[in-house]
Amino acid sequence: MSRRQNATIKEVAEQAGVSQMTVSRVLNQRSLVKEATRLKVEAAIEALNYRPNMLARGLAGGKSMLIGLVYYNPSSGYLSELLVGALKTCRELGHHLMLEDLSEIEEGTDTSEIAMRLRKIGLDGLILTPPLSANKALIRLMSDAGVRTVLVSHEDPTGQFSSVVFDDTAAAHSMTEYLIEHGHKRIGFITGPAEHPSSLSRKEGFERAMAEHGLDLDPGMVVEGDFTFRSGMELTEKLLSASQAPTAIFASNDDMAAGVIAAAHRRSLKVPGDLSVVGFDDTAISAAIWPQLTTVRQPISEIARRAVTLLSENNLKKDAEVDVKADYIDTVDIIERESVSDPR
Amino acid sequence: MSRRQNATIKEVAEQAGVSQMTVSRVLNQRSLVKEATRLKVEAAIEALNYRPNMLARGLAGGKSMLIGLVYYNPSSGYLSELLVGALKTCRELGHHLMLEDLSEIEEGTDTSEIAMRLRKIGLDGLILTPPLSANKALIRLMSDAGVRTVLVSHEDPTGQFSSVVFDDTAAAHSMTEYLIEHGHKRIGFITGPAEHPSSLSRKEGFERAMAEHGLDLDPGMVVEGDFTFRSGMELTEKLLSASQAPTAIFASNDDMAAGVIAAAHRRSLKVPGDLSVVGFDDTAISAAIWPQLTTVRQPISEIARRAVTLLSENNLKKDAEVDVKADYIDTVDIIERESVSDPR
DNA sequence: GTGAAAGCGCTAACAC
DNA sequence: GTGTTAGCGCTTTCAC
Repeated sequence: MSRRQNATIKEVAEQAGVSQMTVSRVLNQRSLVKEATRLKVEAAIEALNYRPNMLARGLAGGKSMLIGLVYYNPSSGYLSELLVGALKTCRELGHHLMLEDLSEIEEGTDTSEIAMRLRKIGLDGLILTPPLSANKALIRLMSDAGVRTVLVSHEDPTGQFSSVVFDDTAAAHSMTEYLIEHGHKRIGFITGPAEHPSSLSRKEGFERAMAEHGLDLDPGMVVEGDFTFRSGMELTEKLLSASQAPTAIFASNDDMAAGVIAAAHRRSLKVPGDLSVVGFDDTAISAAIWPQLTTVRQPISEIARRAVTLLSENNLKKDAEVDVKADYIDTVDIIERESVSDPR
Repeated sequence: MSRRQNATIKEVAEQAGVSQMTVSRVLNQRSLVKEATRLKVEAAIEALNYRPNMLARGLAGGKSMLIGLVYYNPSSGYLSELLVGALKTCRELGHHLMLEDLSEIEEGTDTSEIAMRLRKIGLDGLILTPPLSANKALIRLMSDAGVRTVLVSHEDPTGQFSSVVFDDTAAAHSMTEYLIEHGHKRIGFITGPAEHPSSLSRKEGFERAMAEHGLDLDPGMVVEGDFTFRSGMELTEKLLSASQAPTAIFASNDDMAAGVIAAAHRRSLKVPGDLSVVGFDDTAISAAIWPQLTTVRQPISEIARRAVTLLSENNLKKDAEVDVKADYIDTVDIIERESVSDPR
């Protein structure tokens, strides 16, 4: 079954008694092929267990891209979903993925050095994930270098690059309403770090929902975390030490929500009995911990799929023809698990 | 800078005033090229910002493989490290990676159906990760189908396939000694699930170290988990409820260790003051939680690298010439963080 | 609808 | 050391 000894299009053509071209047409279902011919070809494909060779296809077609996926300190749950989505889409579309891990980069490295490194590789396209997708200097440099780029989770303020944007505001809004419906009135909110564009959106969604329901928004109930478990833990201490403690805490990602639960337990509080906790993203950790976390789903692997697709669509176009668009994902799914109940 | 409008080897050859072949030789540093010629070629490459086309290379060389990476319910920390390692190595070696996620497979699906699905894809090589790498029926089927396969974390009992094996026993042994050196005598151990081959090895390492140091091994201090956070939590309850509670708990992976810490906190125990906790793997979670986890490092991405390399080495060989070997990784690194202290 | 010829960018094999 | 000739497996272009 190995590819090495595998059938080529030529053999399929011979077996079916047609030309290579016809086989190719059947494969790509482009122009019309007579039903009878198609059947013959399909039979030959089946008989020979033929699989088209991706490399030859890419080379001949001339549309295969080398796509760079750039990340900086993502949570492993985020990264693995992202990779799975990107990899599958690249395969379907005949592209190739190259990872660029910027996490180890020294503090204070010049953005232009990063850009240089990215350019050196000779990529046909680039996917920038947060917080890099919010780095204006980097975006400008890639744009100057003429590197086709797609931004994840943040729109390009300069309007040159396309982006795939999840509606963080709507998601946070829904989740807040979910908590309110459960009877919570005093809700603590842990934001993400300021350099992540989505942090602000999530906070806005939360605040808007609170305001719409006429609920008081004590400024002390909104604290800034950095998306780590640890910060979730530490900030929960702070939130719970307030003169009037919250009955629920909404963390801007799952890792921090896990930290919230840990901190609550350390204080001998029951979750959700004494404190309801919700997260954001629906990454692997949310189902792994105890109690399992109620959270909003961010379809990370779908986002990766769309980013690759956007790049692919503009691949053969000239720079002037490239259409820049923001691909919005606005389906909001609240994944109900075990970390929410009505307040005491 | 885009590949599309980029220089080809032909242009480089013209610019340097040599033949394509010479450029190719410089690129692949195979046979000897005169210093002066090499310099000329390198200058041309630099001037044109030339990048070799991977597709063309793979096609012409005829040694590019499509490698399938098969997994079943891995922790996301494990999966992301695995993907990063495999992806980078594939790129270097000019291979292509295809993911096959078997997690969603229905309980009780016939192994032969899985094998069929794997064969259909037309892979040139397969990497089986645990617990699939311990599935004898699957191994036999892939072997019957003639699919070149490498097993991760488990040797092939039939001796037909190569494997990359981390020395779990030695690692667990070292970690146990580390705990003993800290003065712990009563240590609880949480194993992995029985279907994971490494579970037994890790337990053996633990038991051997205990025995070597003349320490009592209360059978009640060894319990079986399933690698999830939740099982770590639940089993800790059990361990701590024993008439004589342990002063330290060694969990067979980091997720469970995180669960141990959570359970300890729930009981208002301080870690490491009241209970020392250690994990296994050094996945992302170990540095994310609080207190940060002391753990043994399993070089997952190096393991993936070696698995891809093994496949690659045997790529062009005939079946008879393939050399089967177990690639042992026996460097043991204990990553000291914050979850261990001397017992009270 | 279908086929023949050319060539994508590179490397293998052999010549010189 | 270096150049020449083929050809990897497919798609494109343009015939028919």
